[in-house]
Amino acid sequence: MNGEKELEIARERVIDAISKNMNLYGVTESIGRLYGALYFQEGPLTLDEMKEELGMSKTSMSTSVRSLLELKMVGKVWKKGVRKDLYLAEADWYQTFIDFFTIKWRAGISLNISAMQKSLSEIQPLLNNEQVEPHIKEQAKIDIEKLTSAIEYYDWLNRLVDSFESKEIFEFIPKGENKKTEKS
Amino acid sequence: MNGEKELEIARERVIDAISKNMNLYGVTESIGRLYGALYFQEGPLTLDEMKEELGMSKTSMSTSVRSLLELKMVGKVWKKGVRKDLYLAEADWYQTFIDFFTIKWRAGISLNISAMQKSLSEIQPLLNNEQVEPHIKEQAKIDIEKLTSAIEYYDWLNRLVDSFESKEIFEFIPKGENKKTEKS
DNA sequence: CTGTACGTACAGTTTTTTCTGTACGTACTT
DNA sequence: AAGTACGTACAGAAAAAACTGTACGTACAG
Repeated sequence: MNGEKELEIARERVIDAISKNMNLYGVTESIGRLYGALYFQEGPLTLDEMKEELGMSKTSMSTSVRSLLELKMVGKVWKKGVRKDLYLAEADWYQTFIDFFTIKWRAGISLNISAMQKSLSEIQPLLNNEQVEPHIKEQAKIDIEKLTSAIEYYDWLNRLVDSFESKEIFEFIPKGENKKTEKS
Repeated sequence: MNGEKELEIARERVIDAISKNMNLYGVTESIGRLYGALYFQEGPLTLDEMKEELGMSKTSMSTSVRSLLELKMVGKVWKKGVRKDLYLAEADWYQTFIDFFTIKWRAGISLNISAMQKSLSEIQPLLNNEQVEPHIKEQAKIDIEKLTSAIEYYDWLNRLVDSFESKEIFEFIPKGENKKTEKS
C-alpha cells in the first residue's frame, strides 16, 4: 500500500457527500460532483481534464462549469502560455455559502416583492369601490393584510442577506470558534 | 365589475411568484402552487377541494401535501364533524423560513460532517506510514487541511441554524417593526 | 491567408421526475 | 355485519431534465 488508493477513497466519499448536499440545495448531483472534484485538485483544471476526471462529455463540463461560475463556486483562472480555459474551485466555504444564498435569495425576494406590491396596488382600490360586494371587500381586506405581512417578511430576509453580504453575520455568529457547541 | 375577478388575478400573480420562489429552493412548482393556493384560503382545505382548486389528481394532492407537511409549511387540522383530513397553510413566513432551512440544512450538515470525519480518520495515518511516498503524504497533508477547515465551516453553519431555531437570529436581524404586536 | 485548437449552441437521446388512474386497506356509519 | 367514504401504494404514462455528439464560430499559429 502506497496510500494513493486510500486517499482516493477518502476523497470520493467526501465528494459524494458534497454533491448530495448541494443536491439538497437544488443543484444537480453532477454539478456537485464536479465541484467536489475541483475542490480536491491542487490546481485549476481545463474542460478536457474535467471530462477525463468525471468521465463525462465535454459539453456537460462546459455547461456545468458555467453553472458553478454563476454561483461563484468556481472561478476562471489565467495561466501564462495556456490557451485552454482554466477553472479553480472557490476554497472558502464561508464565502461560497454567502455567494450561493445571496444570489439565490435576492432573485426570489425581488420577484416576490414586486409581484406582491403590484397585487396590493390592485386590491387596495376595491375597498373604496361602491360596486364591490361586501363579501369581496372582506376577502380583499384579508388579502391586504396577508400581503403586507409577507412583504414585511421579505424585507427581513433582505436584511438577513445584507448581513451575509457585508459579513456582519460573523459578528453575530463568529467564524471558526473551533469549540464544540455546548448543546446537541 | 364586482371585484371578484380582480382579486383572483391579484392572487394568481402572487401564487405564481411564490411557487417560482419555492422552486428556486428546490421545491416543485406544483407543490409551490399548492402552498400558494392554501395560503390564500380562508380556512383549511380537504384533498378533494385542493384537487378542485388546482385541477390535478387527488393522488398528487396527497403526495404534495405530504411534502409540505414534512417541510412544516402546512399543518393538519381537525374540525369537529368533518371526516376528511383538513390542511392549513402555515401563515407565519418567519417560522416557515426557519423550519424549511433548519430541516434542509441540518440534514446536509450531519451528512457532510460524518463523511469528512471518517475520511479524515483514514487519511491521518498515512502521514506516519513509512510505505507512503512523500508525494502522497504531501497531498494527504493538503487534504487534511481542507477537511479540517470544511468541518469548521459546518460547525459555523450549525451554529447559524441554532440561532434560527432558537429565534436568537431576531435579536440580530429584528423582525419588521410594523403594527403587529410582537410577543417577546 | 490557411489550418488547428478550443468552447459552446443546438438537436436528438436517455434518464429522471412528475402526474394519473386503479386498487386496496382502514375506519366510520348504519 | 355490510356498506361507504377516505387516503395512499403502486404501476404505468406523460413531461421534464440531464446528457451527448455534431457542427459551427472564434482566436491564435504558422
